[in-house]
Amino acid sequence: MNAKIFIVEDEKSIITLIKYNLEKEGYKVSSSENGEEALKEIKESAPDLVLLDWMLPNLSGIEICKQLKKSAQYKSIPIIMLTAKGEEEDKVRGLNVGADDYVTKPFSYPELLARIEALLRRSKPSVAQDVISFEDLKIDRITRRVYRGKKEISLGPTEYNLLDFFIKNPKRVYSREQLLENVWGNDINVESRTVDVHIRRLRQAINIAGSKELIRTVRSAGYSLD
Amino acid sequence: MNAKIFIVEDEKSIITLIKYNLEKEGYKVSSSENGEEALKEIKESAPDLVLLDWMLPNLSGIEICKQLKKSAQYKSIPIIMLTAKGEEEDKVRGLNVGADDYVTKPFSYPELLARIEALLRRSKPSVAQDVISFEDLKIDRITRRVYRGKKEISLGPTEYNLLDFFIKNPKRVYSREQLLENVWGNDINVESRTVDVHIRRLRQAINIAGSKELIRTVRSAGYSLD
DNA sequence: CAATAGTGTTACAGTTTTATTACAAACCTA
DNA sequence: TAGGTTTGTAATAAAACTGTAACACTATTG
Repeated sequence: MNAKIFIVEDEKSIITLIKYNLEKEGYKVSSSENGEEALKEIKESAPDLVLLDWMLPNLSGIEICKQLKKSAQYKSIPIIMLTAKGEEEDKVRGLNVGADDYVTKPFSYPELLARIEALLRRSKPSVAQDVISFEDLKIDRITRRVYRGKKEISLGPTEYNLLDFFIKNPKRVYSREQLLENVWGNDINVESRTVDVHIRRLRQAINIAGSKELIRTVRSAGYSLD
Repeated sequence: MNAKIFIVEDEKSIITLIKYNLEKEGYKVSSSENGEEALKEIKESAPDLVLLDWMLPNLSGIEICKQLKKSAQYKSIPIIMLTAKGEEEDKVRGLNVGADDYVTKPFSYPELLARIEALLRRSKPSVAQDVISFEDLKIDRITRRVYRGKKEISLGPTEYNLLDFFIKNPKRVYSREQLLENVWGNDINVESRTVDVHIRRLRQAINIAGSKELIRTVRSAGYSLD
């Protein structure tokens, strides 16, 4: 369901940063700091997209890119090259190694995300899904409307975000802290009991007369869409 | 039915950007980063319009343009030249070479789209829709008139553009930023709250006595024609 | 069963977001 | 260039949403 992204980058801090952010977005992220290993792991795990550092200790990024694009089986995996500023930028563009896009370090995270999403939308439309359903609940991200069965439901921003988050991983239980981090944002300072109130509001909104309860309370653990 | 557009441009990021936007518009988009390949592909795929970068690694844009305009078979394909700022002189030459229009980089997306549509309307009237309707709202791009039911409505330029943009993707929610980017142009510097005011003006204009509200406010997300 | 810990519910004050209005500057157009 | 339009902004009003605290309720445990 969610796209798998593989990062090849020798700077640990960058991996940590990107990984953390992308996982928050719902992507599954794997990584390698070593070029040779990376190629093997990519072939094994078949990610939906690869972020590839230009400069690598063993096998250079360009080499990995070439190898992948040479193989009929893997050449469809989109590759975004991470290049340092001023690092033979023109050369990178000139050499036709087959990368699908480039991002220059230092890059802004929104920019990276935008490019990732653009590529995924092209190559794997199912991951950037516009309409997601769970049971008889449907959420349309384009029109930003929510339906229970045929009936439209009106949600406030927070309840909408909450549901949007839940529906990405149905049945999974999230703690209040996880919900705060993923729905509110981890920098914000909000009481964890506040989650209860919004859960209540969401429940109230999506439970139309006589319909099944969709949000499960897991005592001392959290909530899930279930 | 939908027009096919071919982009020749060596900067991947520009291709990605234009392609993404044009596809959203309903166009079929192909591209090439290489001048020689491009010419071959254009002849093969017979697009309805070509976007041609002035500066290209191998075969220059001007050369491709010449070649196409020389051929009886292909000279009817409209060509828009993309020229970098400061290549003013080249513009004239571009036109002499037979390009049908030119756009200076960095260009605003609405401007590019407007020119594309203008050319397509001229060369292939069937592809660029002249009259679009949504519910009882009708917009005629040729006469630049707007109707609600039978009644004609008078709109200022910005309100007209806003409606014209909304009606292309009805029901879809756009953030203020997206509207600014697509209606005003992304280079311009305007407060995002200004959108509210123009939404209000548009609403006021199209809501004639006792008619349904057509513009939906989506709190913390934006607006949609709906 | 009583004590305790965890969750549900409610009301409300404060905050954020959107609507509306007025106005001066910029822009046309005759 | 005069006179009407159009534009963007800022100020204010109105509406919607949010977080908290207090209290009610339910499950768990010894």
